[in-house]
Amino acid sequence: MSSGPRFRFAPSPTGFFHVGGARTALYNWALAKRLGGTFVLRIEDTDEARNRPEWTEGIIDALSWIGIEHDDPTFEGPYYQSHYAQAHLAAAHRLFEDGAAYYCDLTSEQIQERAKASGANGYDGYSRDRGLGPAPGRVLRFRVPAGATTVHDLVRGDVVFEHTTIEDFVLLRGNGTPMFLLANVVDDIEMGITNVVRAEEHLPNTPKQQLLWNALGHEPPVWGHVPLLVNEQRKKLSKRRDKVAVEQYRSEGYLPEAMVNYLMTLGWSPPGDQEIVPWSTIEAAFRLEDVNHSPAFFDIKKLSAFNGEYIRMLSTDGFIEACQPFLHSPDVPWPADRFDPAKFAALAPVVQSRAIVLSEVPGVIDFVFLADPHVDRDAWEKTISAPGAEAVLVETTAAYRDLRRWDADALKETLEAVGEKHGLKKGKAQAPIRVAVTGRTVGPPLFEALEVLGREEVVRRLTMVLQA
RNA sequence: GCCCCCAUCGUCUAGUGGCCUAGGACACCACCCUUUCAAGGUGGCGGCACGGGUUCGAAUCCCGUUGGGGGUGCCA
Repeated sequence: MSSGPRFRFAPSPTGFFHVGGARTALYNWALAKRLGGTFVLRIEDTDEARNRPEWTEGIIDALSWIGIEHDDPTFEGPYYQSHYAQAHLAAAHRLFEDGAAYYCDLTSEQIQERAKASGANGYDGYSRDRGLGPAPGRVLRFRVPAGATTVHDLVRGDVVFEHTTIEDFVLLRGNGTPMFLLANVVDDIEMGITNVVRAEEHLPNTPKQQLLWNALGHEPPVWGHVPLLVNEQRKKLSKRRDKVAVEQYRSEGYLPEAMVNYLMTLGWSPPGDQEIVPWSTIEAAFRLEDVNHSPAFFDIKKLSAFNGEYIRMLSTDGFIEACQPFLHSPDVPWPADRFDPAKFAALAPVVQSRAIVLSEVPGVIDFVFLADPHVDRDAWEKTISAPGAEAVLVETTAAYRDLRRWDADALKETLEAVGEKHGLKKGKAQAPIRVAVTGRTVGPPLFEALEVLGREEVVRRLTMVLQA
């Protein structure tokens, strides 16, 4: 075990990786790196997860996508709670032996009835002094002592919990299996965890855990409860209602650097007046003490703006590289054998300057690789019925057929000359050509596209549309 | 019900008692540029939840109110 602080990140596998989890992971990672510590990945061990190893793989894969690398020397894990199952039971036994915990045979129904009758909240400590031993059906409860617990939280400061508000909570179920709370603490102790950075929802459980740490003879870790990520209704992000899967953003063509940078501006802001900053800056500056206390809205619009900026920061080659998965996916609109990397490369700069997410790229340049792009009927009627449009189309087609130099400048001059003859402004003049060749009224700069398509194909499409 | 947390433009934030007539970013609007659509440039709209204190001075400290969220299981 290496020296230095050990940060625990404990996602529960649910088939996808939550953006909120991603941010918490990033916080842990930044701190572990900056403080020369270790990032310990402990996967929550649920029945469902045990039967689906791919869920765990998914988490590791998503972590690696956001730059938290499994083979980094500061990365340790993944661990499962079940690796420590014996330790959970041993700890529970010790607590019982020490008198810090006791058995109780009340069912939840009985507890509810008692609470109702007395008007108190929850469990009233009925079995505290009944001297019950372990037996099937009996739960082991922690004997919460008198007094109060202060949680020292790096994000929030000191939070005091009166013990009168904490009931004697269950450590072992009636069937003898340990509860999450106990397993959690025992695992952290076994793994030598010194720092726990997690979402704020865990704050109310923290005094219980701290009590357990102490009862087990250890100093509790340094806590940091970070604010929740919420939706526009200000509710905790949920799988049902909200788009929360990191994997989904990845497959839509968000760049990991943009995602990471955006996530880090939620609840925290980099020093200086720039919020678009490289990870190295973040890692060097991130402190839990500077994290906000209030929940933050995960705004896809702003994420998209970040992504656009990151796309524009790429070199042309880098952009082409990043587009590859989207150009060769099975969902691509053109027949695979018609794709031409050279043509894509030629158009890449004009595509790069306007892309928000990479998944939109195929739809922007599909007409280049389609045998016959679908021409929207309404758009065509509207465009060609404009005054002078048909004449421009006919004359431009003729001019393009014999054009000496086939390049964007010449194509532009030619069309504009024809347009001017018919009293059309630049934008108006190119509309019929654009629709005839690309099938749409909007798209990448026209003349660059025509140049890439080539004379033969352009003239073919123009002629075809004229005949229809 | 009980416990805990939170409160600056629509959103994310800067702000740690005077530098605040509250700064930036996203979104929105206008204009410029322009080859459609973007990108880029310039400008605009817009906020300290409310009420009491403390102080020469409060977005900043204290108390309360209101509002929001989270937790409270033999779930994790």
